[in-house]
Amino acid sequence: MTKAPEINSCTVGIDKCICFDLLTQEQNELINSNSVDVEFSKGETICKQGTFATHIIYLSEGLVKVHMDGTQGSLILKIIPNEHLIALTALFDGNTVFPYSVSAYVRSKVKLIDISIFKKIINENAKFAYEIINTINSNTIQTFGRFYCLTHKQSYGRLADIILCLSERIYKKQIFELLLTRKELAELSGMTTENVIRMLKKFKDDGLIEMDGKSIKLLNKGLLKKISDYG
Amino acid sequence: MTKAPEINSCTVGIDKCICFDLLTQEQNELINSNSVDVEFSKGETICKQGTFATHIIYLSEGLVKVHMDGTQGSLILKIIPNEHLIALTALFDGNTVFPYSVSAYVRSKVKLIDISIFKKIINENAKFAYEIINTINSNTIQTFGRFYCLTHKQSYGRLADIILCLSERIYKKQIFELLLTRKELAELSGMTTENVIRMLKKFKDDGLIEMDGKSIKLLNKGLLKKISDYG
DNA sequence: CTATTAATATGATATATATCAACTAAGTAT
DNA sequence: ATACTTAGTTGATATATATCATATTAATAG
Repeated sequence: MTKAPEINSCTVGIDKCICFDLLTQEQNELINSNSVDVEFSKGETICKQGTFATHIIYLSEGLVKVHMDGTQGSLILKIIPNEHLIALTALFDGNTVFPYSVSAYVRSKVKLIDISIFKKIINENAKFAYEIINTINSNTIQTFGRFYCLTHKQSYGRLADIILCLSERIYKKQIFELLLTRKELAELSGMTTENVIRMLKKFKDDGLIEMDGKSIKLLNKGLLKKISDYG
Repeated sequence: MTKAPEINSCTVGIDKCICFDLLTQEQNELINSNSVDVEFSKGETICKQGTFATHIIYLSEGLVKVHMDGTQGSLILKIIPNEHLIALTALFDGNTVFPYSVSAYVRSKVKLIDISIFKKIINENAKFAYEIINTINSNTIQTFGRFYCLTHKQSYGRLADIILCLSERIYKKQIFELLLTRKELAELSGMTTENVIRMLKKFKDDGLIEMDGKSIKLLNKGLLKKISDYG
């Protein structure tokens, strides 16, 4: 029996991007000669919603958030770890501007690939195009999961969810040094900073996690999962 | 100056699907001989989340909702009118099952296209693949807009938004016969049925809309837009 | 045509979560 | 070292919205 896709609120799949392996040597060179490597420091905007989408972004190193900004504030669509393509959604003829912003959580290295070159190669190399479709869809499904969490779970569930995601998908450890502030954690789980603090304390008091400043250790993953599923 | 993408909570773009025009005659025939036309009546499930994704769905006629179901109930990701491809997100190798369900709001006609044939053609025809990427991305951006609305706007804003969307994108009229029940409208705008009723009444009392049973007429589109933007 | 179920409607109450205020601790700059 | 800003914390209060209860009306079935 195949399992239904997991609904969680975190990030893209764990799989690294493999699409570049499908290019011919010529296409690879074309990409390399039409892209630049740039470093961004913590907090910097890598691309800004509404500006012209002149390039596709590949995150070589770091951790970024993809967010949509509007009159009611900012919504984090997803967070993306290293070795992933980021602004693929901009790859859409009807739309010349980035539909969202990308900001660095930590110092990050990106490769900016000229979008017209990228489009050209897609139009020439169907296997590459297919892999891009795979990536886009995997991303989208993940974001839909986050969509579900943020609209249907209440705060404890959402927070449990984020903690699990960070542990399993980002840091890949049971104990990790949280490089996000409480405020960022709040933004990520869709609630206020004050409530994140209160709820983290509750989790600690209930023996679900151990906490010392920025360090978090999961003590009862099973129960956290349950809270995430039913909270 | 290019405008930033509009944030609204409704549905896919207005553009019809043109991807089939990019097929060779041979590929077109291949699709036709590997697809079936099926009719669904109001309320019926066209495809069910978690079941094997054996086909891509093209909606020839009707109106459907795409929704994700979980322990906390159902989330409508988008609503899709006729002449649009639906289950494209299933087109993803890591995932053999539908990531969401699709249900008919009204009697609908769909063409079910064998997914392996579809994948085969994508892998052969890069222009077609590119157009599919276009469609997927246009859909995704739209759904991100909905994501934003549902998480960041409060109820009046969300309801105003849905009413505007129905008028502008689905019915394309200022006055329309609402074929959704209050309950469905509630599900769509992410609130309870009771509140939809109360809020519609408020809109009516405030002279924003005219209402007679299922018929809705927009009287002050400008103010509705404002409520949607800032509510 | 009546019975039954579903849709619409309205008021009272409950509750999750935001907001506000105030205070401490920890960085950061002068 | 001292001022100053930002992050973390806690408690009191406000509020949007859900929940519950209960009619009323419309639709559907027997």
